[in-house]
Amino acid sequence: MINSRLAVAIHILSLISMDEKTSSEIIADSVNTNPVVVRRMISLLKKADILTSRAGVPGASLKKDPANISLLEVYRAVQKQEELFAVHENPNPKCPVGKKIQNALDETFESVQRAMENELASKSLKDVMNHLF
Amino acid sequence: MINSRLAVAIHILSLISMDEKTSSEIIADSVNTNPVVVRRMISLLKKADILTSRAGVPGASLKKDPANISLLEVYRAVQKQEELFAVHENPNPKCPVGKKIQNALDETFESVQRAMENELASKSLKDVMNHLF
DNA sequence: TCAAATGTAACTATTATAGTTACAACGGTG
DNA sequence: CACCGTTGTAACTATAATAGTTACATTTGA
Repeated sequence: MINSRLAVAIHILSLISMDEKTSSEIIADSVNTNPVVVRRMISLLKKADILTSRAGVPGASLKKDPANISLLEVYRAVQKQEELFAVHENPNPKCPVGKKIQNALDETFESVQRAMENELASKSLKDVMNHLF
Repeated sequence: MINSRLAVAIHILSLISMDEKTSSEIIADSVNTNPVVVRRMISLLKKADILTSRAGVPGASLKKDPANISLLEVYRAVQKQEELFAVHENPNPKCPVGKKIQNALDETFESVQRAMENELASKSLKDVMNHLF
């Protein structure tokens, strides 16, 4: 299972899109987490050019319309790991299977990851928010 | 990132399909892990009706041709969690967003997961093994 | 009958993730 | 223009998932 960061990021972005003055404390209260966790997430979303925020000023502002923020860009903003599936480290190169398994899996997993990412790309923050009301 | 179980399971199944007498110790040596980890995985694959094995008898036997073993069934065999994405626990029900976010995300994440699973379903163990030679 | 293997429980180790504490820096408001 | 509330971030701790290990009862083929 993939971590809950995409879920939390979407929650944060939804609140901000409704009220750009929502502080990290209020957001944390809605998400049920710590304000620092929210601020860290906002920092990642900022690096990804999804929103802006300034020290000392409560809240944050989306840089784009929710309809133009795809879940894929949010996902990539908050996800360290590029790869969807982990592979096992150091398979035995003396075994013909161990020697080539990582390459074989890379090719296979890539298309699966692409399928998932295409679906994420097809959905926007607005699409999710439409389910909120 | 999803754990390495699918990768390890495919590695194990590849070795078994090439030689059904391969012991958990030899498999572990190729994967670079502990024989018990391999036996646990084999136990899961057995429960999923993908292979058979017997106490005291080295190796295991596939119950189907590699071309008829989809990566989705392997994935489901070794993966405890049904859900692809985690959601954050106990969002605040007093907040209109917190109250409905999980439902909204469930609907959204479901189609993404389905896209990934469809791609896994379209690939067989044999497809992966074709990359090994 | 016995050496070698599996099956599994119980424990430990490792790592990713999330949560927390602390505090410097910033800025709008009175 | 000082102050209070806020952000930004570092550093640390806690938690949980995963993998690795030890130990041993059970099975079986030679």
